[in-house]
Amino acid sequence: MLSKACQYAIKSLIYLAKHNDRAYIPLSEISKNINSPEAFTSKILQKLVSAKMVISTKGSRGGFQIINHEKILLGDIVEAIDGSNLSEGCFLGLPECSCQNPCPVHFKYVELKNKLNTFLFQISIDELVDIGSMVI
Amino acid sequence: MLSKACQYAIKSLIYLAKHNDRAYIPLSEISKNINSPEAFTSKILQKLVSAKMVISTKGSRGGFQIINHEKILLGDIVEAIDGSNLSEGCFLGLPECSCQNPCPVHFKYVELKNKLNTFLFQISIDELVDIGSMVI
DNA sequence: CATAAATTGGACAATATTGTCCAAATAACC
DNA sequence: GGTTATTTGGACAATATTGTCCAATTTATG
Repeated sequence: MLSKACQYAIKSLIYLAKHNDRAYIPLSEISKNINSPEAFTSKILQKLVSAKMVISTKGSRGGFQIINHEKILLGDIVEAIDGSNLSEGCFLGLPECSCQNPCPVHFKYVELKNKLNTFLFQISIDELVDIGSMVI
Repeated sequence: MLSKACQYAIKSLIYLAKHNDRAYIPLSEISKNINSPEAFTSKILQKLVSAKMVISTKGSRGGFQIINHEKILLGDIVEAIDGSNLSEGCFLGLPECSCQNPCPVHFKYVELKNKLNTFLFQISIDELVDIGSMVI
């Protein structure tokens, strides 16, 4: 359902939020702990930096730090990484589909999209820090 | 959300169901009407044939015909085409995620997956034939 | 039986996503 | 000031998805 890139982004942010008491955290540590390819994760962190969810500094003792953890929602991350929001558009891909001119699944899909949007835009990274036995 | 292949598959099946009174319907007519690339749609129809949702005959007056329209659910189509069911697996891609060992979003995601499964496995092609002003 | 209209299947091409490598820039520290 | 530990950015590679082309086969029909 989610792209790999988004999964790595969310895991990175959870890891950063969990270790936010410490100073900058290097890429190598993040990717080791969330079990992701390092160079690819680097690209993803760059996107999170330009989305202002994360700040970074180069050099020794450099790395990444999450900012505004309480305000970062899953949906924001998906939009920042994929450029769209998972629940956008028609289920069948019809560009002209709308409530006025619905495709056959339009109204049932609208309901589903509402649930999806609730899921994506009510869960913040902050909330996830203490949940789950999973080691991230 | 859905792959292009699945979108073409569902549209093809809706088109076939709408014209099920007539005999075999050729690929050219289907792809023209659902506005899909013909050769690619051909591959997809082949998969629907091996999934026994559609029968086909070669040669003049040949084409495709949907069978058991009332029994074909959206989820079945997605499984036949993509080989998996959209709601499978962990949101974050963790293979060891489960209710016993949940990832941070596990329980909220389970709820969403239930809605998705309801959407996918309660809607049959049959139901969609008369719904929607959209021309398919 | 020849021709036309169709599916089938294999090989290939284009594009998107995922992933890797490396040089350059930068910051801390001895 | 040199060395080490980092991010950044660009080019490239691998894989998956989407899409195309064409020859072979099959069926109906005149």
